[in-house]
Amino acid sequence: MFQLSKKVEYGLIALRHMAMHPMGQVFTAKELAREYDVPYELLAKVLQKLARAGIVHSTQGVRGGYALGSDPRAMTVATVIQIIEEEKPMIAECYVEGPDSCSIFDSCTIRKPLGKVQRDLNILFDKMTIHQII
Amino acid sequence: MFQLSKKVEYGLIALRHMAMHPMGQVFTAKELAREYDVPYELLAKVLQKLARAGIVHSTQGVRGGYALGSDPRAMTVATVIQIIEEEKPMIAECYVEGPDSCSIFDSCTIRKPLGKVQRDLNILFDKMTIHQII
DNA sequence: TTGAAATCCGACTTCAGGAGTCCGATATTG
DNA sequence: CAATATCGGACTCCTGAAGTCGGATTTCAA
Ligand code: SF4
Ligand code: SF4
Repeated sequence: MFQLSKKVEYGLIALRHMAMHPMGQVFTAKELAREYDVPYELLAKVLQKLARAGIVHSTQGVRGGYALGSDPRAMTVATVIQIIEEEKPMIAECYVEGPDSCSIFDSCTIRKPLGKVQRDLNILFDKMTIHQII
Repeated sequence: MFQLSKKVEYGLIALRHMAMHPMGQVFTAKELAREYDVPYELLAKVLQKLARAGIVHSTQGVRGGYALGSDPRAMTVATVIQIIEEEKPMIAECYVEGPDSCSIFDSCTIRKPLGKVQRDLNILFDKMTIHQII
């Protein structure tokens, strides 16, 4: 409960790895996977999503791989999660799926109070950058 | 992802309901379930756990039910979660299940940095009480 | 004393989503 | 052309959340 997914963890590890090396250096998914004992196919997918979002740059073919696409200091954990999970970390189902998703939406008395927790949570993830986890 | 479970939500709703009435007043699981359109059996289990932990008081038999067992101002969301889920809200698997639970524990480079997030998360849930969600 | 009303407890089913795998297509270099 | 990389989708496997069921126990009141 309340754990972030393996995909996110793998993504953060990979990003951190790139951030520790000179900007622009290229790493293949395979070598990253071997380095950290992470399943290759899974990590590859994560990197593909990050590439589509533009925070890493990908080059195909021989001598290809992934390189950091932007400044690690401006790269927040919140954005990384949102890209990989395709949604922000939300504390309640109805916040992301809408009123119809929860059967007790109308009679729920904690939805509004939880908004404050959600807000603090956003701040928490927004203020942490990739650079900070080095 | 990152949503708190229905059990926790139901528990919070029930506790809030009791906290809004004079201390010591008794409510049956059935009437609470009807009031908020929550599955009776599920809510009952949650209340039983809360009772075993002592934060609500239960009386069996006719005219029985549940009553608040302690001050809502001293009752934090963190404790409620811990009682219902039988564990604190942890951001990483290895934090709750130990080193052997994660196959990449040894090569993981984000475990320590995530500790700071975990700490902030604890504070977040610790400082919110049942009384505050009224 | 008996029955209704309530908690109590465990086992069970159902289902969605996370984790991981596989295969074929595409692009790039030498 | 061949080797090496990303790309993208479909697929399986399995855990855990959510909900259900049946029966035992306790208590009160008629
Ligand atoms: S409505 Fe209340 S219970 Fe349903 S998801 Fe939103 S917060 Fe949770
Ligand atoms: S070791 Fe790293 S990856 Fe494995 S659970 Fe702990 S934090 Fe997540």
